[in-house]
Amino acid sequence: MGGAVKGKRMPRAVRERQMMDAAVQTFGQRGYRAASMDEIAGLAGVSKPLVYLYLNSKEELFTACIRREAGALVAAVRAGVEPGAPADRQLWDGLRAFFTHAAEHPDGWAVLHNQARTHGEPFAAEVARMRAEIVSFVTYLIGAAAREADCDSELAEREVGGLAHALVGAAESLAGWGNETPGVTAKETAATLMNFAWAGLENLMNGRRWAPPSPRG
Amino acid sequence: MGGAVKGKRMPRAVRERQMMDAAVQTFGQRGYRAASMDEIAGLAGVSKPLVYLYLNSKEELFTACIRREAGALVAAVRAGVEPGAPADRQLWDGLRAFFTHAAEHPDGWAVLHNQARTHGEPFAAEVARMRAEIVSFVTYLIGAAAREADCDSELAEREVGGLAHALVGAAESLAGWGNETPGVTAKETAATLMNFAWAGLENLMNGRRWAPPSPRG
Amino acid sequence: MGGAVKGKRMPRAVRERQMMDAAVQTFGQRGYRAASMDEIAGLAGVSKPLVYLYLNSKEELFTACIRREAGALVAAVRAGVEPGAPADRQLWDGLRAFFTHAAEHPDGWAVLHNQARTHGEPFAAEVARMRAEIVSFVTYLIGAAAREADCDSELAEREVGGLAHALVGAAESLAGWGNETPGVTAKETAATLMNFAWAGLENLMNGRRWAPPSPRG
Amino acid sequence: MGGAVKGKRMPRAVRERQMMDAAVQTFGQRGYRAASMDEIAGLAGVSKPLVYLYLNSKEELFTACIRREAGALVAAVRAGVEPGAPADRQLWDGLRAFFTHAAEHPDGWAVLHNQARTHGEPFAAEVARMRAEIVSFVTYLIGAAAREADCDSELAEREVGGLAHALVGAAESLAGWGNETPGVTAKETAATLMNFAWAGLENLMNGRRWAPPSPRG
DNA sequence: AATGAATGAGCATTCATTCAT
DNA sequence: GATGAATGAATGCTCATTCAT
Repeated sequence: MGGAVKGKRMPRAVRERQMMDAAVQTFGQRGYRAASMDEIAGLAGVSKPLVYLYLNSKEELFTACIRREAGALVAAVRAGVEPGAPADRQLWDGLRAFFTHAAEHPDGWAVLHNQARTHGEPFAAEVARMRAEIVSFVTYLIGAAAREADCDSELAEREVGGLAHALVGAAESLAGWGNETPGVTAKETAATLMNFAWAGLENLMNGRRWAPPSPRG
Repeated sequence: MGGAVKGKRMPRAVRERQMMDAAVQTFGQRGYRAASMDEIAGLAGVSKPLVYLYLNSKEELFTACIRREAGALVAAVRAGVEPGAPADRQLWDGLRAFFTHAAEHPDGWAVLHNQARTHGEPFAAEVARMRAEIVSFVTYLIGAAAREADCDSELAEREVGGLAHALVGAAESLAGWGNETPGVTAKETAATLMNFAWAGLENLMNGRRWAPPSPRG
Repeated sequence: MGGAVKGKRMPRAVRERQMMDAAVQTFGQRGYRAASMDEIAGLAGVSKPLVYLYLNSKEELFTACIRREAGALVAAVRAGVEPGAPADRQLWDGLRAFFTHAAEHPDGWAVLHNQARTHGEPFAAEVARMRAEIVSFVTYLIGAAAREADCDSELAEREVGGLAHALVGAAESLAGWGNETPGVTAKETAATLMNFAWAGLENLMNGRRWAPPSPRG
Repeated sequence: MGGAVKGKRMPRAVRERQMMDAAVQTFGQRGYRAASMDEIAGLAGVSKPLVYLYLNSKEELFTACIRREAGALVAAVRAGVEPGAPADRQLWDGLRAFFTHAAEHPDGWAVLHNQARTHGEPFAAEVARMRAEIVSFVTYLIGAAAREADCDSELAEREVGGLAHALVGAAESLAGWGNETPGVTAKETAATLMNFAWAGLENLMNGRRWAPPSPRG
C-alpha cells in the first residue's frame, strides 16, 4: 500500500498514517499479542520511540486501528446505500459495499473480525459498537421492508433483533469465506446471501413460518 | 466448576483432564498468546512441570484443546440428530444441539470460534476440519430437502456451498450472540435461525429468488 | 556394550554397573551439564529414583564415573607394562596400552580428558590425581633411562617434570587425534610418539640440547 | 579487570567489547552450559536484554568469543614469528609467543582449549579450524627444517602430520600446566618443549629412530 | 528392589516501554 | 522531528531431586 518510504521529516499526519497502516497489517496478520511494536515500527520505516510519541502505547495503537477500520467500513457501507431507495435495494447495496470493502481491506477486516473480538473488553467494546450500528441499520431495514410490504403479521421486537443478528453474522462469516476462497467475487457473495436472506424474510413477514415439530413427538 | 481439587497424587488420566479443563478455560478467556502456562497450571492446581510432562508444550496443549472441544461439539450435534428423519427435522435438531452445546461450553466454543482461527495454520487447520465436516453435513441436508420437496429448480453446486456456509456462519455468529446476551435460550436462537433459513431455502428451491435490480438503474 | 536389558530385579551390583555404563556414555557424549539424569536413567533401562537410590546425586554419579574410568585406564597401562623391563621398553608398552585403552573406551576417555577437567574443582581434582600418577610413572622412567644410559649430564628435577608433562600431554592429545582420525591404529600412534619422544630424551640425556638463540640478536 | 565501569550510555562498540570480555571470562571459568546469561550480563554491568540485542543468543555469543580468542591467539603467534628466519628459530619464537599469550589470557585459552571442543559441532569446528592452521604451520616448519638440515632420510607425509600433532598437543597440554602451576614462566615452558621436540626431530631427520622391540619377544 | 507422581528453582529469550540526545 | 541506548518484567521450558507406594 502506498507508503513508508524511509524519507525523513514528514508532517505528523503522514507519519501517523504510515504507522497505522503498518499496525493494521501487522495486527491483522499476526494477531494483537503476536504483533510486536518492533515489527510495526520497522514496517512503518520509523523508530520505535516515534511510535510511542505519536500513539502512546500498544493498547492505544490497537484501539486506534480498530476505530479507524471500523469507521472506514461503516463509511463504505453508508456510501454504497441510497437513503431513499426501497428497503431491499438498500440491503442489497449495503451488502455489496460491505463485501467489497472487506475484500479490499483484508487486514483491516481481520483486525475487526478476528482480533478485536478476542482480546478482552477494551477492544471488543469498540468493535461491538460498530456492529451494533450495523445491526440497528439492518433492523431498521427489516422493519421498513415489513411496512413496505404492508404485511399483516407482526414480527416481535426481539425476533427482528435475532434476524438482524443472524443476517449480520452470516455476512461476517461469508466475508471471511470470500476472502479465503479464491475466485469468489464480492458481488457473488452478496447475491448468495441476499437470496438466502430476503426470501426468508419475505416469508416471515407474510406469516409463513417454519413450525417446530411438536416437542419430541 | 467441576474439579481440580488440589488433592495430591491422582492418576495421570484424571490430572490430564483437569489440565485440559483449565487450559480450555484460560485459552477461551484470554486467548492463545495471552494465556500463560503459569496461569493454566495454577488453575489446574498443579505445578508447571507437570503440565509439560503430560502435554509437552503450549502448542500441543492448545491443539489438544481444540481437538477435544471440536470432537465434543461434533459429537453433541450428532447425538442430537436422528439419521432417518426428514431434512428439516434433522436441521432443527442439529441446530438445537449446536446452540445448546455452545451455550453449555462457552469457553470451549470460544476456543474453537475465536482463538483457534486467529493463530496460524497449525490451529486453524484443526478447526477448519471440523467446520468442513459440519458444512458438508448441512450441504447434504439442503440437497436432501430439495429432493424431498421434489423441487423443480436446480441449485448450482457452488450456490449450495455458499448457502451452507452462510447458514453455518449465521449459526456461529448467533451462538456468540446467544452466549453474550443474557436471557436468550438455545431453543429460541435455533428457532430464529430456522425460520430465517428454512423459509429462504424453500423459496430458493421453488425457484423464487430475489432478483438483483438492473445495474444501478 | 553388554547390557541394560530391561529385566527386573537384578542384584544391586549389576544394576549399578548398567547405570554407570549409561552415565559414562552420556557424559562422554553430551558433557556433564548437558547430560540429563532422565537420559541416563532411560539409557540404563531404569527409573530415575533408582539412580538416585544407588548413586545419590548427579555430582556423585559423575565422580564415580571419573573414578571408575581413571582406575580402568591406570590399570590398563599397568597391565601392559612389565616391571623389570628396560625403561624404553616399559615406556613403549605403556604407551601402547594407553592408546589402545583410549581407543577402546572413547566415552570413558572423553569423560576423563574433555569433561572432568572442564567442570570445576570437585571433578578436576579427581582426574588430576590420576594424571599425577601417570606423570610420576613417566618421570620415574625418564630417570631410570638416564641411569641406564649411564649418562653424564644431569637433568634438573623440574626439567624432568616438564618433560614428563610434555610427554603425557602429547600422548593425551594424540589419543584424541587417534580417536577422531579414522584408520590410525593405536600402535602407529604409539610409534609416532615414541620416536618423537625417545630420541629427544636420549639427546637431552647426552647433554645435546637445543640452545635458544642469543636474545633477539 | 580492565573495564566494565557501570557508566551508562556507551557507544555500541564499547559495550559489545565489555560483554565479550565478560563472556570469555564466564565461559572460560564455568563452561558453556554452566555459564548463565544473567551472570555474563551482570559481569558486563549491563542488563540481559542488551546482551541479546547486540549478540543475539548464547550460541552466537559463544561462537563470537571463540572466534575472537582464536583470532587473537593466531595473531599473537604470527606477530611473534619472523618469516625469513631459520625454522628452529621460528618454532622457538612461535612457542614463546603461544605460551605467553596463553598465560596472559587464561580465560580465553580455557574457552578455546577446554570449552569449545567439548560442546558439539558448531563450536568444535570453529576451534578445529584454528588448530588446523597452527598444525599446518608447524608441519611446514618441520619440512623446512628437514630441508635446511639437508637430511638424507625422508619423513613420511603422515608421520610428519603425526609429529606436528604431537608437538601441538604437547604445547597445548603444557600451556595448561603452565597456567595452573605457579612460578613457571612462558619462556621456561617453551624451552622445555623446544628441547624435547627439536632434538627428537633432529634425530628423526637423521634417520636415527627408536626401534620397537621385536614383537613381544 | 523399584517406580509413578510431583515440584522448586533456574534459564534462555522476548517485549513494551523509556531516557538522553 | 527523530533516534540509539537501555531495561523491568514476563514467558515458555527444563532439570535435579523427592515422596508415597
